Amino acid sequence: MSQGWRYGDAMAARVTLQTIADRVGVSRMTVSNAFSKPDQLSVPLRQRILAAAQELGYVGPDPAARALAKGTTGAVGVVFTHSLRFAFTDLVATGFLGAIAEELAPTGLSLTLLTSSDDGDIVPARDVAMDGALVYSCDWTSRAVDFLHRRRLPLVYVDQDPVDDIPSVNVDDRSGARAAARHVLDLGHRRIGLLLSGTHGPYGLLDDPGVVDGHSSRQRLLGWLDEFGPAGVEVMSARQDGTGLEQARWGARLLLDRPDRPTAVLCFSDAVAYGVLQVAAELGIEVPRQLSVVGFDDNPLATQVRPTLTTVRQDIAAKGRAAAATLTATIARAKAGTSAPAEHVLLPTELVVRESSGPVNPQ
Amino acid sequence: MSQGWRYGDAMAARVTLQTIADRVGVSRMTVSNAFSKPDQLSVPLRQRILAAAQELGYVGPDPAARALAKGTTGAVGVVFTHSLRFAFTDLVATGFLGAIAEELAPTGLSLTLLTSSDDGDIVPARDVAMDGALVYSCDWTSRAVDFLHRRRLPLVYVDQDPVDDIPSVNVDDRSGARAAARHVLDLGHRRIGLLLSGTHGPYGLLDDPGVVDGHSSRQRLLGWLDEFGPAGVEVMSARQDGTGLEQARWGARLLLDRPDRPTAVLCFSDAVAYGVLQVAAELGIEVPRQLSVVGFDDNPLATQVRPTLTTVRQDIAAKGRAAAATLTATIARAKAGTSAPAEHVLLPTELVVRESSGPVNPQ
DNA sequence: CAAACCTTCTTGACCGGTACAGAAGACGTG
DNA sequence: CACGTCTTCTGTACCGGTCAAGAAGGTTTG
Repeated sequence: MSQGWRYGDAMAARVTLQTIADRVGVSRMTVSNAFSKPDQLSVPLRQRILAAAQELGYVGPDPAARALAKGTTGAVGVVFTHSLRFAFTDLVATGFLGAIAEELAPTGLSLTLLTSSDDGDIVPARDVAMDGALVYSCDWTSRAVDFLHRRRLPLVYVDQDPVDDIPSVNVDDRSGARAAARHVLDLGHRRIGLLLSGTHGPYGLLDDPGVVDGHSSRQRLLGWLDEFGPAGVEVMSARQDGTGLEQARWGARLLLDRPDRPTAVLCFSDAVAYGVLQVAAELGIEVPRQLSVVGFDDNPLATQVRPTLTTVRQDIAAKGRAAAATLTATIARAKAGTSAPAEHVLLPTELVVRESSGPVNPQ
Repeated sequence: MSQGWRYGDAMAARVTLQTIADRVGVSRMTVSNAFSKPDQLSVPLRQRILAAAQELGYVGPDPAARALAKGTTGAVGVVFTHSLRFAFTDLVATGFLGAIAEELAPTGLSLTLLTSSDDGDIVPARDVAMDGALVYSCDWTSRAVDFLHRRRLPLVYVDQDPVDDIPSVNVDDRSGARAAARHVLDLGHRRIGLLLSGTHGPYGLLDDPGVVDGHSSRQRLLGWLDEFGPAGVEVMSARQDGTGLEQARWGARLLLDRPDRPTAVLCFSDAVAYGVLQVAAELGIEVPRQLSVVGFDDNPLATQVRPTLTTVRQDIAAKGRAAAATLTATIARAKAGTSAPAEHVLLPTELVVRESSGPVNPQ
């Protein structure tokens, strides 16, 4: 266990490669090699050097210095628009990050979480050292993302409008949303509510889907409209101002607490759908007899609530793995100086029918 | 929005402070000040420098170089024994990390997640640049933690045996466990099962509580035994080999699927208790009529399951905030060179009685 | 009017490593 | 024995910044 180090002598002269070199009587470079390129020197000498290092309390090359000299830090960033709290609260986000962490582990890369905040003294996207970054579901007007680009960092976009030069990983939100829409149409629903989440923006979103921010939100909405437009059904929408449960409930109430309420509600996410189920229960509306509810994501929540949620599955773990793999590949390519056309991964979605949806008005 | 950068010219000569200095016709230092110490130069000159920087596509001082020169990185680490997947799966861990992230946000510090793995080429705890680290619920035999110490990094121990020189944040696990134990004693239970979780180790843990790894596990077990020892009750224990739900179920079955099964089970965590509830239901054992179950943590899960869980609450968000605050304070102190006695925070716990516990054998 | 002071900018050293070319010795070879 | 080749180690030039002390000029002050 821990010994050889002590506290209270914080002011002790720092031990560097040179300290050890002097002690052993070799050049600084040889000591460096003893740590970083073991095959570049004889075994006995290396032993002596390592022993001296141990004795002097030297742990290994200073990471910051090494980062500067090698141009490599051993860490990659993940950038969110949302506050980081979200990264640990939302089940979809945690699933995603967990998969990334798992995929990254064998590479030895560490994961640094960044917000896209750019007020304040330190702007992480500009001031934190990293080898590359995942841009996850970010507001694309964000200055933080712009910093990342200008730093010429290897980037991968996830749940983000693809850009030609930047590798991206997305799920086929639009097809998934279409499948959900067809599902309720097939069940006979003709008065349909749509419930999005987002951080801000006007409400008449059906007039201009482009105004919805967030790539996924936009694509899912477009998918719904792909089907509903031609079918000529009556569509009503609400949009809550935030991603919390409270916001979802607020939106749900807007949609359900009225005489001409929809017979089916499509939700941007399972988390939102959960809010709808709660509100429906409170209003005494039976699901699925009087109301069909369809979520999105196939969040673990979807099978925990009653009735279980009909939803559109995306393989969030696969998304995380793909994102991590693409990023490491992009970093490797940048390091090697080779350039290849950016890869754009599109993962499939799949409608999962459970208990929360059913035919309209059954006797 | 993004413009001014392009891809494909990755090999373009790097723009550094010197490039800009030459362009504007000032010294490198002045350019540095333009970015890092705006009040050290005249406003018009600063404007010219910033304009030139913009034009040349210079984003700001290189983080790695700055880190070396200033001795500050702008990131702090969190070290786990468990795989990082755990950090995103376990509700207690995510709550903790979320609170840390929130507390850290205004300071501008980024959060780097590290595993304590020390095989492989890169050993994060040794090779990643950071200003300090939180050691969270780590196996104390871990070499990673030893590296952190030898690097003289400011550290804070969380859910870890306190060490004199190292600031720590803990919850009063032992008192909490005692309260839980008293609770079931008061309800008349005399045949009691204990269910721990852990990563490895022998099973006869009642003979030697010290062998239980994990500070919290150990303290909770000790708290239970504090009460049960003197009361002379019959105690049976099981210990699952891991932290997943499957392991919890396995341990629960060991305890419940036998004729002399306990009338009450105390669990190391709510996650474990959840497994017990499942197994009890499968075996047709009614909770709380035939079996009382007590969890620990007051995980959100505790109020979602039926019956709701009697448990010992710890304020996980407060723990996260305290940990982050203590760490930033410790870092500040280290930077200032001042030394003060290490602070040891102990947060309270509180028994929360809900539906899963009741008197033994009621008619 | 000279001494004391700002403000603004420059100079040189240093942070702690790594890359790369080359020197010195050991070894096989024709 | 001269020569090419390895292996092992050294010297020097970076990596891209920041720090601390000082110089140059303009202002206040006694």
